[in-house]
Amino acid sequence: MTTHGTLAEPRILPLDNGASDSAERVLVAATKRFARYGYAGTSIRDIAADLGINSATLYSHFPSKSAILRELVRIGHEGMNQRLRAAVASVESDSAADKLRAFVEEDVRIHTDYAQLALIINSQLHVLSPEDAAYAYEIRRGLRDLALALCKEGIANGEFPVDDPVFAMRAASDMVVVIPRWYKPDGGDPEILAKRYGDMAMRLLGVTQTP
Amino acid sequence: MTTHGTLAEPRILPLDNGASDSAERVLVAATKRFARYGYAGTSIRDIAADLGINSATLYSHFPSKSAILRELVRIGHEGMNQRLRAAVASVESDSAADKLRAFVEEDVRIHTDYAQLALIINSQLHVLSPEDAAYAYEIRRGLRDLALALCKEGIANGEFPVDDPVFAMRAASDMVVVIPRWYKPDGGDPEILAKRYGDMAMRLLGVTQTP
Amino acid sequence: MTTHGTLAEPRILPLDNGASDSAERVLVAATKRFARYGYAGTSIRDIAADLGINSATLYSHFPSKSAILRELVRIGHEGMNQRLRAAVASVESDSAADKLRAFVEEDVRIHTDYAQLALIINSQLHVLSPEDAAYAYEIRRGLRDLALALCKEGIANGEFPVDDPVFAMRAASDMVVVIPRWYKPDGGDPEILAKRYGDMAMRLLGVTQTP
Amino acid sequence: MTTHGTLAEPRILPLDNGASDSAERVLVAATKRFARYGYAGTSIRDIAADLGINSATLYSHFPSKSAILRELVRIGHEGMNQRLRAAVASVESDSAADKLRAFVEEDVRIHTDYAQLALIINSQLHVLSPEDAAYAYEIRRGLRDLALALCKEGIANGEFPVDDPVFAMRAASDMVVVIPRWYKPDGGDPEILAKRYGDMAMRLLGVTQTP
DNA sequence: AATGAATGAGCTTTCATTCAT
DNA sequence: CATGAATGAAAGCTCATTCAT
Repeated sequence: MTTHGTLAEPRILPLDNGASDSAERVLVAATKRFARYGYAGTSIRDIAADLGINSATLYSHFPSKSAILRELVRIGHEGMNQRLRAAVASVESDSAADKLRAFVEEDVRIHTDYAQLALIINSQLHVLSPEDAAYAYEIRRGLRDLALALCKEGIANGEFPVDDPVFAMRAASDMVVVIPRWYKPDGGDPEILAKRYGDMAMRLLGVTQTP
Repeated sequence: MTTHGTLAEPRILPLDNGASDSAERVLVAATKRFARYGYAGTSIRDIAADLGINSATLYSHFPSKSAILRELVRIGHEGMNQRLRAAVASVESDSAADKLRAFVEEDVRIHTDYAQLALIINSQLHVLSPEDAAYAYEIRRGLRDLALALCKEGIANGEFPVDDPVFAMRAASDMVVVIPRWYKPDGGDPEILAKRYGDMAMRLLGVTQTP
Repeated sequence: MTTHGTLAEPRILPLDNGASDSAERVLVAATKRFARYGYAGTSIRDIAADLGINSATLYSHFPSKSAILRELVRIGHEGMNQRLRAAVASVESDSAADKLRAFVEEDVRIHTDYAQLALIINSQLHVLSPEDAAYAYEIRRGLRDLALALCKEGIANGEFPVDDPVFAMRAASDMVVVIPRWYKPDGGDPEILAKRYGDMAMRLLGVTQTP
Repeated sequence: MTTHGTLAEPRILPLDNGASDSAERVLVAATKRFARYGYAGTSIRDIAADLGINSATLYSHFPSKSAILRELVRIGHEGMNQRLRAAVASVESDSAADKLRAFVEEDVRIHTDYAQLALIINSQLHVLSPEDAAYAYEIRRGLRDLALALCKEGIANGEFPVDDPVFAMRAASDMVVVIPRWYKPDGGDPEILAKRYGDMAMRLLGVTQTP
């Protein structure tokens, strides 16, 4: 594990990804390239050049180009899964709205903390074989189910007085997904961003807010 | 110009794109591939194979692979620009909220009518040279300015009683952009979708709706 | 037969080449390209573009690209053969030196009058099949034999008091062959050039000149 | 640097060209092909096939096809420049005629020692970009200036009693340039050839020879 | 004659990957 | 671990040529 979070460079990957020092450097370089140019638009030599090493050396750390993407997809989804579930679990209130707000706010943090990784796992899954992508789709389904359950809960509670709260929930998720396209790490406090997206999610769901 | 809109195949490109019959077939095939696999993930031979022609034949219709993308970007942005401006212009009311709603609703239609094209012009601009992309960015800036002006208008009118309507406006646009990722042509009336997104945009902006 | 020798453009091909108007235009355009870029460095589309016509149209006049070269080689060698033999035949004197001088002088005129054609037939024969090139090699052998015979004659006469007149004869021919590389049509009277090369050939052969 | 000059194969390139073993093998193969068929008439696969390697492997040694030609042009001109200047410099006599004779004789050796390379650098410069060719043209201009200066010197000395010694000097150079077209490595002692061309150059310049 | 469109073969170059060193 | 060299496959593109119009 390398020393992260030096002030010089914003964090690119979650800290606890289990990769060795060198492997992690590869993952970081790959993340930047894949996010900007896509998997197909990135060559193994591009990544190596960014690292100042020979492209053959990458094969000391990963068995193939797709294995790098696979690992990024794993890290990204694992982190996302843990963080979103933890965020919901940590809500003490019984209100479904509060839990959904926590869900959305954490989702925003995920998409700002690891914007490039989020971009990749949201747009490059088609490159993986069905088996390799299955893991990611499973996590996504699980998270959708979690959100859905919260929605149902709020509907039963009468917390979401809108036509179709499930629909609104998807829109709330969708608008978060686009954040990495315009977010700049030095463009303001991510916490404020999270709060605002939480507010907006509530408005989408028709929750009257009492600040 | 070929006969479009046969029942067998949903429309992929706007009708009045100015391409010849053969060139349009190329554009349609390219749209499907680029949307699914990205520009870099699509080979000239893939497109040709989809059309059942020799890859060299593509060069009778377009001078290069990037020229195909360039043309799609042009068609997409031109259509988007015209439709969004026309939609706003056709609103008779003086309410900024009504105009923004019309903007969002038309944006939804654009993203459902030409979901694949929208996907491309939203995610593959980085492939174009700065000069070639400039055209697209200019249109985008113009549309952002239009939406911004409407926002300002509504703020002055007191129509948008939320913390940061400009921020909310972006979120409303963002959630529309994601539609092509999940939208299925036969998955329900696009008009209802447009209406719902219009409603949601209003909620994001804090507009009290009187159905 | 087209109208040649307009002041606007220097003559590129001998007048009596037997080609139709259109075919000749093709030959002229091909001569310029082949001379500058070589046969392999010239595409059929290059020639067509120079003529402002479609490349397919060339096939109305010539069955193939190599047929164009073949025809140029034929025209060039036929002209060269006739002119050199006529030049020698027209010498009234019995002196071998006079005849060789006439040979060289005419050779210079050939290489200035049709510099580009000369360049081609001197450097692109390797492209032709052995059978197609045979014609050219035969003419060349015939001319070499003619020069050789004159050499022998002069040797017998004691006109060429140098170590190896045959050797000198080749050098005299060789230096003429290079003329098209630097000759400019407007760079002085070709007749003077011919005279000078005649003089130089005589010096190479050790002929004392009495002006 | 590989072991050169095995008896099996005549030398193709100057020994001290600075290329690695493999790179030199590529250069040698390219020299043979370019000399025979021209740059445009040679494919990268031809060269690779001659070497019994995959065409992609060439790109481990040279970044492009044109880089190979560029390198040959560099090697050829550098060698030519050094040898001709050294030859002139080594003449002890003060006679311009002696120096010019040395120049021509060395030029002959260059064109026999490295006939194929000479052929290339004399006929394929047009393929290079103007910037890449500039280096070659500069050396050529320098050598022309050197020969010109010697000519002027001899004219002042009264050593060259002919109409136009500068003109004769060019003819002497020209006839050397053609040698590679007919020269065969096993066709006689190159030293005798050099001597003969030296003699002929003197005759062209009107220098009375005292054997 | 002339053309645009078509094609199979070929071009230079890049790709991911392997392997001896 | 790291590298330079090697490779088969594939990339974008051009080629000479054909053919229906």
